Amino acid sequence: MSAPGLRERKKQRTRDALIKVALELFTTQGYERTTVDEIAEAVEVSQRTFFRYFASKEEVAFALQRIVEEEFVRALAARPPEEGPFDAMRNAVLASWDGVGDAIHEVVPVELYLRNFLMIESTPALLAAHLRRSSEMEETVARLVARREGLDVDADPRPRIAVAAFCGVMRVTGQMWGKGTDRTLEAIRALTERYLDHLGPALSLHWREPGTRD
Amino acid sequence: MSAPGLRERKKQRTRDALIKVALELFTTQGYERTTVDEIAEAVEVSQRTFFRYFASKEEVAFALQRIVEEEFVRALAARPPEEGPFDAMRNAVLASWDGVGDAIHEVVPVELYLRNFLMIESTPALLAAHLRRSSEMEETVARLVARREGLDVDADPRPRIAVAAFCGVMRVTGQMWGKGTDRTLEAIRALTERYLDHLGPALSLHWREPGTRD
DNA sequence: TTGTCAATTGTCAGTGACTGTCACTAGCCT
DNA sequence: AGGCTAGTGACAGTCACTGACAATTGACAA
Repeated sequence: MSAPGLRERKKQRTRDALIKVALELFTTQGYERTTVDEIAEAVEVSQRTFFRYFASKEEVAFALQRIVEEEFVRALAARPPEEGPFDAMRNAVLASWDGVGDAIHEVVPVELYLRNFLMIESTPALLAAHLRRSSEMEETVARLVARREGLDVDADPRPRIAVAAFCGVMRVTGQMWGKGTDRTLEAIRALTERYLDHLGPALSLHWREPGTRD
Repeated sequence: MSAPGLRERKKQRTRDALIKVALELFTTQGYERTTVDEIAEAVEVSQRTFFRYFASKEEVAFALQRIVEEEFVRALAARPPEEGPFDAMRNAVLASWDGVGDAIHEVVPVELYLRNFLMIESTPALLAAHLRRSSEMEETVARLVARREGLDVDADPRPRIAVAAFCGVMRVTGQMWGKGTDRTLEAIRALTERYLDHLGPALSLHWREPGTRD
């Protein structure tokens, strides 16, 4: 268990190096302007080896994102069963924002993760991939929520519907965070809470009179 | 106005032929297994010419989708201002499903459009592109909704939030329609209504007891 | 009608992501 | 020590896409 062997350790080091170098290059020069050859050369492996570690150039850009997503799923699964689905998802997101630092920190500084996230949102090809990954995530989450509530996802559409609405708001949150000026973890945490609070009221018809302002 | 000239007509014919041939090949052999060279050859133009009509192989796969999206935006803009944002979006979707036949029919049979939609949903690369397109669409719709309600999208997050939730549900609808057996326009229309009815209740916490079944 | 202009197209060469193959090297295990 | 095998590099090939330039062909005026 504690002795991974030289071979394993070497692989892990290569993998981490590829991620680190790739993200560094992506965030400084831009994703499109960075070639796989360039990354491979910087780590001193062949291009072919890069593609043995990552199925595509895209995949390496999502290496950190994957960690965060897993963190969220773990957090959701850990929520007490008394919580309704919405509170559970909401609290899981907030909890995973808190835990993100530790989870990422072992590979790269958190700041690089945030820059990486901004890059994903602003690069069309990566945004597309991100959204597809998110939709796979939605499926996972819907199943989790259904299980919590003792429902069958394939017979009852409500879990998927609720999750879709929830994730839609989360996506807007990420977007708005990227557009803003306060690019800190605290900022995105605060936005998450604020936007989710708007979801219920936003469904009602009468926006003009009362209006939860801002 | 009525005389587009030989040059224009020729271009239009080439464009239509490329779309038709491409969709036919995509839906029979699959998107990935169809090369651009193959499409170009079938229409008897050079590969270079294909790329003068479509910026990418993906783009031609979304040619019909674009028409439908425009139809929806038109329908939404045409909704009476008394309708609340949700009713307006809901009715616009339903109306555009009704109008889709006419809009598409001029290029290809509707059945090909439906097959094409299924192909998009089941091809990872196209699904990703589809979701990105959808997110651009969300932005457009959010602005439209905000205008209807006399709000500023950049100051008030509610339009975007509402639209995100709505579009999330619409995406689930499309997905579930694809998984089902009744692949008709009527079926997707019915699903649209049913799923949207679930959105409000799905946000509340108590799913187990009352439960709008199915 | 004819000649000129400009739009459209084909050809060619090149880049970059990705894949299959095969020989080779280096940890691992007995 | 020596065989086994995972991991790697080198090489060739496919496919999407782009820039440059030359050839073609409608459009339109003289």
